Amino acid sequence: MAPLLTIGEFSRATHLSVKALRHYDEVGLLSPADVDRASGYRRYALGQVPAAQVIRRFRDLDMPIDLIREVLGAPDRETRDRVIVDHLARMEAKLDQTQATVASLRGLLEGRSSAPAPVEVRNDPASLVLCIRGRVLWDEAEPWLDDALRELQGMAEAEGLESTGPVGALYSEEFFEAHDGEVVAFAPVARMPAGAAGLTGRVVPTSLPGGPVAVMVHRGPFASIDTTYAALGAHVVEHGIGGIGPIRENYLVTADDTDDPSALRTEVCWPVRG
Amino acid sequence: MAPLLTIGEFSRATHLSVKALRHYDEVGLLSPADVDRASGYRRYALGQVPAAQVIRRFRDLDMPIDLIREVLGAPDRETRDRVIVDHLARMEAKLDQTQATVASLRGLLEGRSSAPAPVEVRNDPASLVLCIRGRVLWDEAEPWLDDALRELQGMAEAEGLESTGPVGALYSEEFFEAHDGEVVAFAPVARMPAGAAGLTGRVVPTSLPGGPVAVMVHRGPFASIDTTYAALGAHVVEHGIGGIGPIRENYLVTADDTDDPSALRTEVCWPVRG
DNA sequence: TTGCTCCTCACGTCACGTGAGGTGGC
DNA sequence: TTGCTCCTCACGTCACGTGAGGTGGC
Repeated sequence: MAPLLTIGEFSRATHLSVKALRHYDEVGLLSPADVDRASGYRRYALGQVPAAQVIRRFRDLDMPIDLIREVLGAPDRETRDRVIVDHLARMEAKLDQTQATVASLRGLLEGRSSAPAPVEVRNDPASLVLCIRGRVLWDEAEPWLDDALRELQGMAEAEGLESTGPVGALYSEEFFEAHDGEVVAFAPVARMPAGAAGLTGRVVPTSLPGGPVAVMVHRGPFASIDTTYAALGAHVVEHGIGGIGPIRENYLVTADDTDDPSALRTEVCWPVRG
Repeated sequence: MAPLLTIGEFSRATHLSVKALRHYDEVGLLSPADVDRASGYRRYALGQVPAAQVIRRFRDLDMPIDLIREVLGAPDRETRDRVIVDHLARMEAKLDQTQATVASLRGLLEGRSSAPAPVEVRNDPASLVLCIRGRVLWDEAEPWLDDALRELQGMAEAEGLESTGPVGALYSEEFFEAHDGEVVAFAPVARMPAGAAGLTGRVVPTSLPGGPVAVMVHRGPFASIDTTYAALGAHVVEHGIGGIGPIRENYLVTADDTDDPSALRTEVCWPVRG
């Protein structure tokens, strides 16, 4: 008969703490092979060691317990691998973002903060665009936007629609405040498409309203764009000209255009009162 | 007079949620410039925007609020920069570790799990070593060990002590279970140093006890060493030969010897009953 | 007056960690 | 019999998020 391990032995074999093991039992993630009726002593089977290893590995990567449960309980290998690959993709995206933030902080520490960019107030005209709307989580905004802009540009090209300006996006206040809200990716075009037949479900032609905006150009990667928002927001408040409506970003120089992050240019347009 | 912002305006300017701002007020991290006596309304000054930016940046990097408070309240620039640089170093170490774990998981997914290494039981003799003891946190073990081993090797060389085997470390059970416990880094030497005068405070000569151990060689990076621990632990339990005492790792092939992570070799020695 | 914004509790979340107080097994 | 290991509550931690229920300002 295969020997059963006490919780302490199992803890030593798997490098999971006793407290964590009891927690995994309680939430039904990893229950001992046997529990003594009288004493309540947990007994683990040797065969449970690999599952415990998997749990530890994924917890090291901050995978939530619910997701790990899905992985362990997946009906087939494909389902399981999809859950894992999704999580790894999220992890890697977060790694990239963290590295960018670290780099930008190192920059701040070395005193490379340049003079603030100037603020311009102008009156933007309304414009025809192809757009994709979506409710987007803050953390998933970059990949969502990349996808959407690529799709829009492909569609404009396929329809033979001439571009009339840089692609961009509108961000609702809800998106900034609750980190979960509507985002509209758009590509300005010279005319409406001939028929709606060629457009896929989520691409719609529309007209974006114009109006007065305060504009500041952000130079560099997105990781540091909050400084531009802060400077622009301060300017708007200071002059008492705050308006309403979504904030617009125009992507003047994108990662498609250059490999040098410091060459990136994003126009941030903050609606103001006329 | 500089205008004061409501919490909503300040939230929009800084991209910090209203709930987060109230929380920062409560814990004294960022208090509004003014609070209306009657209504309790919080009013923030424009000049508080940069501090809020700093807070958001560091929270994005998971810096705990207590540390951020230290940064904001540092008496001078050096103190402040030291706190920040320390945290960035921890972040970067964690990034490296996460990347290694991701890579090892990708490996597992691609089915590159090789046949398990064989377990050997042998009787190790006692040995003379130079060692450094320390109470070490799990997450800080790798840099601590790197430092300690480098110091030991430098010391052995300076004292003209011939090496008699690979460097290694002993890990207490407490270290594995509570993720915070004693670790002893050591370098085997042919003889004791002539006088203790040349040794710095934390390096001490000692004799490590020998005895029967079950041994398995781990091939590859440390990120996946838990699989070796699991296999070795299972073997020991299965044969009912579990002994007591610290687990010993001997670093046969280290990152100093090769640039290929898959060429790394670590001997894991698990004490057993004679 | 109508919304909108703001307020304060109080409680929930997530994955455990920290004791207290007590019992079982060799 | 003595330690050691194990048990179950109950509560704490961290950084907020989620309502409920109510009030202030334009």
